[in-house]
Amino acid sequence: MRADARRNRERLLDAATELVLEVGGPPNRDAVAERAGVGIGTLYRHFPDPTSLLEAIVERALERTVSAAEAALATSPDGASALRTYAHAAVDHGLGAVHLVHAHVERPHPELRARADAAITAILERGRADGGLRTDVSAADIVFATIRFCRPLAVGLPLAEERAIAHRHVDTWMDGMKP
Amino acid sequence: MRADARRNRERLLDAATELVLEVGGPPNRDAVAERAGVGIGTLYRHFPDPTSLLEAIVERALERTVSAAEAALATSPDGASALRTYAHAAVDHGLGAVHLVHAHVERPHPELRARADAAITAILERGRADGGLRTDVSAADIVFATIRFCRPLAVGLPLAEERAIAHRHVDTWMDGMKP
DNA sequence: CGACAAACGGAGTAATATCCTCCGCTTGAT
DNA sequence: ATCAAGCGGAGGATATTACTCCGTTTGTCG
Repeated sequence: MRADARRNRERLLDAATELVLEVGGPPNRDAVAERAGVGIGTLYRHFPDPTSLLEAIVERALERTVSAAEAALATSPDGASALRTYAHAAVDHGLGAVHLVHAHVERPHPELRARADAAITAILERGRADGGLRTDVSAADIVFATIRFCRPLAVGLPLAEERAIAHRHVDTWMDGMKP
Repeated sequence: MRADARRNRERLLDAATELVLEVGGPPNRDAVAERAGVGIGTLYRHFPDPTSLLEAIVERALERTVSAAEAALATSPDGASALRTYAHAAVDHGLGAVHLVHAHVERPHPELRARADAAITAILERGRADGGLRTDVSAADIVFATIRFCRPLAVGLPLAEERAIAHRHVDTWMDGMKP
């Protein structure tokens, strides 16, 4: 793959993610190309059918989030701090991508979802063992909470502000996750 | 206003709210009429321009939520329980309406927003006075949190399940709202 | 109970938004 | 220096959504 092709692919994904956040749903493809600073033909070469672009957005965000969860598990001293690290990372990577899932992208990437479930389950178990997390929450609860944190509050709110508010909500939520 | 006209107006609002939740945005108007069991002409008679339907949805939800907040303030024994009552009511009334705000409905109903702010501020003050709520949250924080709870998690998730998950999140959040 | 105005229904057309192809030009790799 | 891989974007095809219109139905009130 030529260097300019790879660069344009990344630019398209960045632009599309921004626009998803702005319009609250699948973006207009002409707008994606314009935002990315490439021609519409380039978009169609990289993402020929309508769903492949959305799937790529979700895959990239999910991959980053899963990696963050695994890293949090490996480096955090206890379950609570691992969960906090994971949740903040999920906000950073998931804003603008997560709310395409199940609305416009079906059953995304089973192997990534399995890795996510495994990491979250391990984090909860660690927290149960060290007594730093309440024991009445399931991995599914964490997933749902994560989705909620990653949903934009209002179309038009700048990304930085969305992010800041979401991080504060994560902090409050973490206080409620302690026994 | 004739009785059937009033009835159809309510049905249209109910149907539109459901559809907003299902599609995650402004619904197709033909679909709204069909769901409500009325003709498309009836919809256009009640809501001639595209935004009036959305505004009516938001106004109704906001009105109900504000009333709930004021009632919670009047009847709850302390700030924390007032906040909890308000948040649960907001989920019940706001699901399917709140995420139209600022995306598709501009600056909704200043007088209702003012009443909401006043009620929330009073609830927080009560909580500060009786020591049942943490003091580092603002009324704006509560509004943002409320919006987040009212956003649908996934298109296609049944309303009952959306509601149940949201109520559980409110409970966890309330635990984090204590000092 | 009858008369009338208010309200209704929904087929069909207009308006709009979105998609996507195609081919001459440009650029990175070797 | 060569050339294949990649790019741009005007413009026609297609789907979607909006809305009007008028014959029919239904509440209301004397």
